[in-house]
Amino acid sequence: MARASDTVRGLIEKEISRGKLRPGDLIDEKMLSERFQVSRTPAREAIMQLAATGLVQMRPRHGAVVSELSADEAVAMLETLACLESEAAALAAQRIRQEELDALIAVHAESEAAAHSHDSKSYIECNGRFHGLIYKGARNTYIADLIRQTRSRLAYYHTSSLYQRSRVERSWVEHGNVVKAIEKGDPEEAQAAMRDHILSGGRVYADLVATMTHKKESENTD
Amino acid sequence: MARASDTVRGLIEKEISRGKLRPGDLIDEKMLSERFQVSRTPAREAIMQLAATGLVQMRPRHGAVVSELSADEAVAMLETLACLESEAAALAAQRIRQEELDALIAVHAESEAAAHSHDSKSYIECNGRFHGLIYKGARNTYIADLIRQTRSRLAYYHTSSLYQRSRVERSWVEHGNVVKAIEKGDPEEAQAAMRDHILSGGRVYADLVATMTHKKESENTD
DNA sequence: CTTGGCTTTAATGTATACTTATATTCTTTG
DNA sequence: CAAAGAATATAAGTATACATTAAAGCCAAG
Repeated sequence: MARASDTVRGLIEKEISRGKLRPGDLIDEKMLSERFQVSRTPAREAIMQLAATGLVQMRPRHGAVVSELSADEAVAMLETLACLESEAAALAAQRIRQEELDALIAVHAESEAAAHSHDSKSYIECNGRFHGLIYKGARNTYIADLIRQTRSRLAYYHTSSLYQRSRVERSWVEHGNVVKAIEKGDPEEAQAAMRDHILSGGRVYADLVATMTHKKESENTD
Repeated sequence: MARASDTVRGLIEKEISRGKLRPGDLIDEKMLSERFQVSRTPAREAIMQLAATGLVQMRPRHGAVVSELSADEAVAMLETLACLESEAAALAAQRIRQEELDALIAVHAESEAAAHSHDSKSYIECNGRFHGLIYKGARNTYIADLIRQTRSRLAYYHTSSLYQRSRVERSWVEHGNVVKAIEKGDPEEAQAAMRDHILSGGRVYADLVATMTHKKESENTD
């Protein structure tokens, strides 16, 4: 990253994904430039890049805020994410290489301990590698990019599901179904298994909306 | 569009979609600022926004070019487009409202004449409205945005298929299958019909690669 | 006391000046 | 004559100054 604007963009992204900057928070150009010791120009450029991807919203003459999602929008994104992830799984079932499949099975085995001991932190790390291997096996970098883009926009509303004790074990079982289907080389089954995993049988929708209302309440109490 | 950078961004987008700016073409900040009578700042900001969406590529200190696609990337995008469009069709089959369905049927009827007389220009216009109505019926603005984003990036390589005489009639028949499935409220059938339409039974892949090599050759002869 | 309008202020948007890095060209040396 | 290196030029990246607009605060009038 040679340009200051890219550095700043990365830092803002990180702060949003970590929840340090929350939806609705104002992103002031001057504040950014002071915090990161650059002039307003690269700070502003960073904001505009993020606005182009939808992570922040800019209204002319009114500054930028971290994008807030309505329940409808969040559901739409989750629906789309399920579509993309399940397609990636279907592709992976057809295209994954032996060594990638071995790695996938290994990660799944490695995550078993974390799942059974409800160790969310370790499990989340494994989960990231698990899905990453599927994107790689799918041999479609574009769909992987869209998935990452969508996940980053949902992050604030969608993160916490793996912090629920019951979800970790359920997730591991669902992962197992995906692995099985990919191992068989069955794209339809992999697709169905992944869709079920992302939506967790529909419960994730309810979680999402519940989380949104909860977080909105906690904002009011600030 | 209150900001000059938004105006410039729109103009560049239009020039790219119309083929006036072609993949690989350099986008010079100074040239832009002179052509559109603005300073370098908004010109540069326009470029950065487009770079964030992937339509142009910026390499630090080396300026920006309209993104070129390798065959692999183009195939990946088409694959993803098929996934998104077919999902939108499935959703529309479940959610479309009566008046939207009426409009869809009307557009399909209207396009029949254009299809049979091989009037590509009229048909392409109808085609746009047809797909737009499906996005609307799908009640998922996010997936519609991703589709539009993907189409804009594929535009240069993917446009011309409806200028082939045989494709127009085939497209109309495929549209008919989609309409039928949506009318029945059958999401699986709508999904399959739309996937088949986007890929036209696999021929579009071949077309895409052929078009790419052809256009690359014509660039060399400039 | 409240409301409407004006004034001031602060932040966005734009222009331009300045810095830095890269590429090209010219010169020098082998 | 060729190749390598230095110098210059050009364009990207950054900083800052200026313009413009919206928002907030204040004053006056009803």
